[in-house]
Amino acid sequence: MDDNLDLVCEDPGSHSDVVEKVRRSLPEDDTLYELADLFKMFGDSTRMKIMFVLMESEMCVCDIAELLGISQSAISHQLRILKQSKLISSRREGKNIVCFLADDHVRSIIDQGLSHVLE
Amino acid sequence: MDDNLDLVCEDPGSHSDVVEKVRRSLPEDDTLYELADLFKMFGDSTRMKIMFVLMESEMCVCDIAELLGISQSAISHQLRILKQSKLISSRREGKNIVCFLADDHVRSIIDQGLSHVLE
DNA sequence: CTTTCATATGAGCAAATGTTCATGTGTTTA
DNA sequence: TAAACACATGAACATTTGCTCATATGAAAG
Repeated sequence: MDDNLDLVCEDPGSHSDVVEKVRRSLPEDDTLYELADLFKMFGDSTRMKIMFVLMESEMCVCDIAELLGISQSAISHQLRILKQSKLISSRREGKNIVCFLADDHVRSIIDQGLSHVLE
Repeated sequence: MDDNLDLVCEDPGSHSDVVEKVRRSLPEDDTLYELADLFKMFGDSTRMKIMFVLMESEMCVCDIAELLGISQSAISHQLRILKQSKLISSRREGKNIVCFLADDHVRSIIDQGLSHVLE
């Protein structure tokens, strides 16, 4: 018989110990959601391009749009999202809004991704 | 007057030089899409949880589902996606399919994300 | 060989996402 | 002050995404 309360896979043995141990090692749910939300920012090619551009130089919205060949509106929507995630900041400079990376983690995260993609 | 061919923002000066320089520094489009697709894998909390679990220990599908309290079907669908992205591999072991991280970059990418999230 | 357990998979659906289009806000310049 | 420019934003729409439900596959145990 099998009176294992924490019945897993019908397996008679070792599994549940490991499962319990791993369960306790997991981060808080909040942390997991925050993490996923963070990576979501890097998971869209438009946002990715914006961040790549800003890794090279701060730049106004209009230049970003022109450089990437994406509509000003689309860029602006994405910038809003990136700002909400604290990845990008901006300042006004005359008529322009100059955007720049707000966090050095952006660079290290993208670099880690690149080293995976480039074999 | 303004005979700047690469007219940007109506700006009379320095912008376009920088824009051109940055444009040349951008990765290939293919690379950008691959990168975004990679990060997309980390941008869902279910997949995030799966990877966290597998960072601690390899584990069969059924245990992962049980541990996370997510349906076997949902886990299985996500595992398929993660395998396509070469982030996870698996081997058969009797009745079970044991899953494990296929790439050490997973750890470093998640760690970079964590250090952002945890201030 | 039939059943059972572990996993995979397709269809269907609801929610989230990203774009465009039209228009609003704010700043500079004529 | 009016026009022009830079940017933001809301609504509408098409796509993508992730889940559930039902069912298929495949190994193992009886």
